[in-house]
Amino acid sequence: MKERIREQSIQLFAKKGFKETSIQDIVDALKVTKGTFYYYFSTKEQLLNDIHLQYIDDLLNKQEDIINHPSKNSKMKLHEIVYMLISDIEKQGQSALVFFREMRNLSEENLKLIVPKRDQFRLNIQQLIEHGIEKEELRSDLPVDIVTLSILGMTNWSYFWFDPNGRVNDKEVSEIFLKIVLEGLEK
Amino acid sequence: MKERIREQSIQLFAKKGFKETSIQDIVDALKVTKGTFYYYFSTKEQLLNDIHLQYIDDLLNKQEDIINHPSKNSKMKLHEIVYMLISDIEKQGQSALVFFREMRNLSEENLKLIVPKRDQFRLNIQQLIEHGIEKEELRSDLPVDIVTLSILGMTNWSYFWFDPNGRVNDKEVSEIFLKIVLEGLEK
Amino acid sequence: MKERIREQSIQLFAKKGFKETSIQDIVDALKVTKGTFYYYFSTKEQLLNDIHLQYIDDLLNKQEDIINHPSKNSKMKLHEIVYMLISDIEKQGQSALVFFREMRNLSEENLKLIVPKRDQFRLNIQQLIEHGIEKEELRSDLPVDIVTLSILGMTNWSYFWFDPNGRVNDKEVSEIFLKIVLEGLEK
Amino acid sequence: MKERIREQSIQLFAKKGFKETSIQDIVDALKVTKGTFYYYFSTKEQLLNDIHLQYIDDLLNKQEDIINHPSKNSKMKLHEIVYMLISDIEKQGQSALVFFREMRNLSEENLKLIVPKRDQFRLNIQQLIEHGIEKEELRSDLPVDIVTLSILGMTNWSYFWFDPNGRVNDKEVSEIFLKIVLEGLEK
DNA sequence: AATGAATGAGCCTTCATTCAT
DNA sequence: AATGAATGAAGGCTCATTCAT
Repeated sequence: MKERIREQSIQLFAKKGFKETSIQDIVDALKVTKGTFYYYFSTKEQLLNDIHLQYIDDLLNKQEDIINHPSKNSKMKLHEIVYMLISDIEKQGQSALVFFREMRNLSEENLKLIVPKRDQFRLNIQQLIEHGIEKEELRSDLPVDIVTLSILGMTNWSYFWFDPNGRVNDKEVSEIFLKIVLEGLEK
Repeated sequence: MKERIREQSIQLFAKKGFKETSIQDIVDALKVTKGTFYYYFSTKEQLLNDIHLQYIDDLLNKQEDIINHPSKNSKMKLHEIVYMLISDIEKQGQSALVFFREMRNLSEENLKLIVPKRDQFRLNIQQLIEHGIEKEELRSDLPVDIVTLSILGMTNWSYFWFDPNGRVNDKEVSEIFLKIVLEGLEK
Repeated sequence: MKERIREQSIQLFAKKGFKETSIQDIVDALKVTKGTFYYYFSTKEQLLNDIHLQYIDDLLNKQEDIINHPSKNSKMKLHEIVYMLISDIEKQGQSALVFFREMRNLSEENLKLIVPKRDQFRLNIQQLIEHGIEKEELRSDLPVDIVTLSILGMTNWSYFWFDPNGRVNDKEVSEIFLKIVLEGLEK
Repeated sequence: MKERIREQSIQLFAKKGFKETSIQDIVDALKVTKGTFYYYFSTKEQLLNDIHLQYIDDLLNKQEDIINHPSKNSKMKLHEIVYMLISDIEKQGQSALVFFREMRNLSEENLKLIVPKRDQFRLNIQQLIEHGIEKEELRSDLPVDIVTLSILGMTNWSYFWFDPNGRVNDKEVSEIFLKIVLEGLEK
């Protein structure tokens, strides 16, 4: 039941927003009552925190699996992370939407746990790029942090427009992204 | 007073969110009373709509000024648009934040006016790139719409992290963005 | 202007109710501003009181004109009063509606002036009937006050349904009423 | 609790009017809180609608019981309906007051259900009179609809003045009404 | 585990009224 | 005579949360 509440809430938060979704909305959708909700979650924010943690933990795990792979170079790993992010939209894009959009509804307390993980995800990419520079796979004349943020901008923004059933699929989008970022648009 | 309410509201909406900001918060900050608010705005959503319109109209104007300039090529114009967006963060970054984040709080009715303008901004960039391809300034083997969205992702996402007083200034950030996008990261 | 405000208010009060009509509604309909309203009336209730007084005074005047006529008998005078009430609906039925329906919005203070006049109107009819009984025009075995109230019920209620442009006109309605009251329905 | 809210509201609506009675007034009188009110009724109008429906349904039921009685003539049935209405004042006169006075506070939507029932009640009386005319119990030279409305005027108006504890009781008032209507006042 | 009645704080909005000009 | 900005109290309604069962 706890899992069902979490899933349903992600759908509703993604569609209507955290504040705009009432506990009543959630329990109505599950055909249970408010008491049930409060049996599993102490507050509404607690639920949001749960969703955030689950999402970022899962993402970090997947990222580390990719990074720790021994026999691949940095460019390949970067490619895989971008693909992982884009392909994730189909499976749990709504979690991502909630993650990006509703973080401000968490208390200071809860943010202390989430923000470092979010930063970790970014820093992992940054290290990957630094590694690529060391190995002379990538150019060295640009500030790595800004480069990282530009790549994350591309991918994160796609949560707002990417349509898994659209003309261009997840694999193609991540390849286009990589081509732009690695090769550039200039002729 | 109408302008003061708008300004103050942008600050608060950016900081706390639209739903999370009460009319009381707004009028308290201005040391007036709720009646005053409703003398100038018929509803809270009306105010949000005002803010959206003002922002996107201003943006479209600036963009068209750049695009209509006769003696510059597509790459230069693209550079100027990106710089315009980044440098804007300092002056009205909070408007942008509100624009991106709170659009879902507008009614169908109001969205009908805003969404086409937002799309127009994107399509203008897309046409610029198509122009650059025709003139053989830019490579032609990537889908232009996705390319456009990737650039917008980069720039729009910077609203969440760019600090005008940080280590790297607006001019530098936009140059880095352009280098990545045009030249690529590969060595 | 004072008169225009009064007229417009009667229309609006009749249509939407006293509480449901705002000062703004009134001044909007007259294309003036709220300041103007408060130049002529000190409060909203003051206006309502004015309307009540004007209506009941006018009614009492008309009634006394009829009653004081020397050469008519009680039945004829009763007939004329009933006709006066019904035909009034066309000219100032909305005032009557407001009078009956909105009296509860007057303060104790103001009621002290209105209620005695309303009672006077009823007592005048009662005396007329008593006169008719004395003159042996009317039967004497029924309590005069109840009889009076039953006639007033008939006429007052017609404010809710009588349509001056309907199948049966004011003259006919008052004749029917008199026939029922005087002759009865029995065959 | 739902029933208690309904009862208390009828008292207050009758005394002060629908618009003039706040939810706060209602819950204060019951020593509960506003939340409780909205647990049972979705809006204030919903409550008013409930009250209307309950009243008119009850009235229609009673009326039909009388009309469907096999062994009585039209005059007797008319008498019983009038008596039913007057005697009802003691038990639920306040409901009647609310019914007559506050109908305009219902939305179009809700009126669609109420108005036909109110009309049905009138038409049932009208048919009763038509029946009486056919059976030659009643005179046939007056328009039946106006006659019906005049009788309803008498009875309905009594809600504004009839005092169950007054000099004349419900039985007597209804007998007086019937005598006037059937026999007339003329000597 | 789950229900459902009840709470209370807070929200958006309305509106009669005031007052300087 | 009339305006228009501003007030402040009150109203209808929402909703996260509590708690006895």
